[in-house]
Amino acid sequence: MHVCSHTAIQQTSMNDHNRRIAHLDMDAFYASVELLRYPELRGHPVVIGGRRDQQPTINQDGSRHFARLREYAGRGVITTSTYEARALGVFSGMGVMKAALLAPDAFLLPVDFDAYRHFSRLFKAAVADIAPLMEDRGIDEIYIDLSDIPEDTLTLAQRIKLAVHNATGLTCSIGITPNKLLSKICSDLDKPDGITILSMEEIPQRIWPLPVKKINGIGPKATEKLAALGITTIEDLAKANPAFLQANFGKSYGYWLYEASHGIDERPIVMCSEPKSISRESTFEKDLHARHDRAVLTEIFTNLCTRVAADLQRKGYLGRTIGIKLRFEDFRTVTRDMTLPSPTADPATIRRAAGECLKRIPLNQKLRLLGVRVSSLTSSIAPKNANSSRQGELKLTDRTDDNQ
DNA sequence: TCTGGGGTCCTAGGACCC
DNA sequence: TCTGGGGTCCTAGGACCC
Repeated sequence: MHVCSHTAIQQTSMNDHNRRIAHLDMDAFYASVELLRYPELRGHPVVIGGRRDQQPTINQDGSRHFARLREYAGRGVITTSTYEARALGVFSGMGVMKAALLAPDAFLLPVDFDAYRHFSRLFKAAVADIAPLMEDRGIDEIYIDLSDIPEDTLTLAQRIKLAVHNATGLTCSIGITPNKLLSKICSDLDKPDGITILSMEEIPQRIWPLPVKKINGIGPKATEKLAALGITTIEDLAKANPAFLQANFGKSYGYWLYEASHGIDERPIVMCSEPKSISRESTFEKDLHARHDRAVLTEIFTNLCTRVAADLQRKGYLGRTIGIKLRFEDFRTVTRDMTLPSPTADPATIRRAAGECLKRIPLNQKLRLLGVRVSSLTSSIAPKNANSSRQGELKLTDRTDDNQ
């Protein structure tokens, strides 16, 4: 397994206006992996999400029985849905109970991250065989720098898609343009199983008609604020006065909006990066009361600390800043953190520091979520404190590359 | 019947130091 | 005895992404 070196962060060269950058996005990734296992669900609306206790069962005739959306009760959101489910208005991020109103007969499967990670490694390895300059963008997407591969763009895209399909049985969509920003937009233009190739000259015809939220980095808040200013399409943005944008969105973000609308993006492909923080959080099945449910809250809190510590040790990191996150019943979120004199991956040390953070938050409302985070990470390999026997107890070598 | 879990980056104020 | 000016670290919150 490849491990980043601190001294040699690899990336491709910047300021190259003749780059050929691909964005590859797996089609409905989690749902498509599930359909490989349960082919009888193909063609039906299927959603992935909710709690993890909705496993399929075997009927007496040997066929499988799947939970339906309408049978679900409680908290949870949709993680992915098949295109058949999306046609019914069910999208990722939607509450499961709300989705059940739109598609009561849709099949519901719990998430299985181990399976998705397995297929993620397979498709990335297949692409790397063809084009090794690859940037990981989570479990189901990558950027690839194709600039130095002497092959026609369309042929290359077809070859990559075929390799991904041969390795996984799954389809993907690819956008190829001179930069990451445009390729990200383009991979979404012909989904599923599509290829979109775009040059800078085609921006006015093909990019400008799109709504501003298609730009990666313009989220719900910015979209709403832009709409209030009369800006809804990328063309509106491109024709806005940059000074006006900067006056409304700040110097930096305002100028970025202007550049993005013109398809300008010089960000390099980054092949290697180290994590900045590791965290665990949990939303409770029901809101909990700080005093009345104190015992169960304490157990959850300690458990989160233990899991974060295990994650740190498994991945080979120590952290110096310990933080907690609380979400109240009204969805208000607060965080507290504190920095320790020296880095740690010890569950008891993390628990003590997290407990100190918790004391600084007044608990006047019921709690919905509790989280623990460790940041200011350093590698636990080659520790500074060489005589610490504790270091020897840690499993330092197993750096798993789990995404998400 | 609202709104998961794991991340990144940015901003901004105060402490503290030179 | 009316007030500099950088730089860095720490902390809190928020937008955004997959």
